[in-house]
Amino acid sequence: MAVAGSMPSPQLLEEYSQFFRLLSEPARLQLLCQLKAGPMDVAALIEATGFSQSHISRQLSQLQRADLVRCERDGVRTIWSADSELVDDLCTLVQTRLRQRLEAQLQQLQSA
Amino acid sequence: MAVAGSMPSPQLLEEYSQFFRLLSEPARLQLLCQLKAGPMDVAALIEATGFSQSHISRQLSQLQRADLVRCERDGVRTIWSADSELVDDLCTLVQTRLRQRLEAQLQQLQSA
DNA sequence: CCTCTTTATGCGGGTATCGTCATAGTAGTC
DNA sequence: GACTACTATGACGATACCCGCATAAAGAGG
Repeated sequence: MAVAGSMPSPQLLEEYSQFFRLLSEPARLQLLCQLKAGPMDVAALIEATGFSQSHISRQLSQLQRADLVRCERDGVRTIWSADSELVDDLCTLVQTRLRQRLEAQLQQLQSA
Repeated sequence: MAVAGSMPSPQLLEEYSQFFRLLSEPARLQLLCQLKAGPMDVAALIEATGFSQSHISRQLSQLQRADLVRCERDGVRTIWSADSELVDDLCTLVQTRLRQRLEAQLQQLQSA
């Protein structure tokens, strides 16, 4: 177990928070979702998201440091990809939670 | 699936990111872990974490808005608790990932 | 009613992050 | 080498968040 039972060390808490912080930005999540559809270069990401080139480059760098994306050079272009299932799994868990909350609120409204 | 296949709507991306942002602060994670051990009032949390009273109060308010903690009043005191398994599950997934990364780095060092 | 205890909140300094503009770096082509 | 195409990075304003201090709000007891 990661958290249950004993208190995680400060270092582990810091690592957890740093990881979750990467996912706390809509722009980064959007980039991850785009790359989930298949490898793309930066130009394609600009087209798909409307973000500026420098912005995309920075966000990808941050994701790369956590191995959430990786890149390979194709001549002058850089092809980015994200094959990890982790983000999907995390989002699925959160989505389930969000849905439960909404259903509970709906129940309250109906019973009132 | 939450993310795989199709692109989540901007609203959903925003909700995901807001949720992950809650977990992106070591102080909040620490409070969640403390409450995981059992319900506590603010005085006990101060004792356990060393955080200021106002700081703890604010962080708990944020966590409460996402239903990650809940409170019940006992006279003048407020007893907080966190019974959700979600944070544990999320941290377990991330921890697995962190371990895989470290093992991969170790492999690289040994093969070099 | 006054006081004490416990929790919530307005205020402000400090810091980090976002997002853009301009520019530097890198690789291919003539 | 010079030029072009594509990406990474330094600088910077704007914004958001953390965190503590002081204070207000809410309830218990004399």
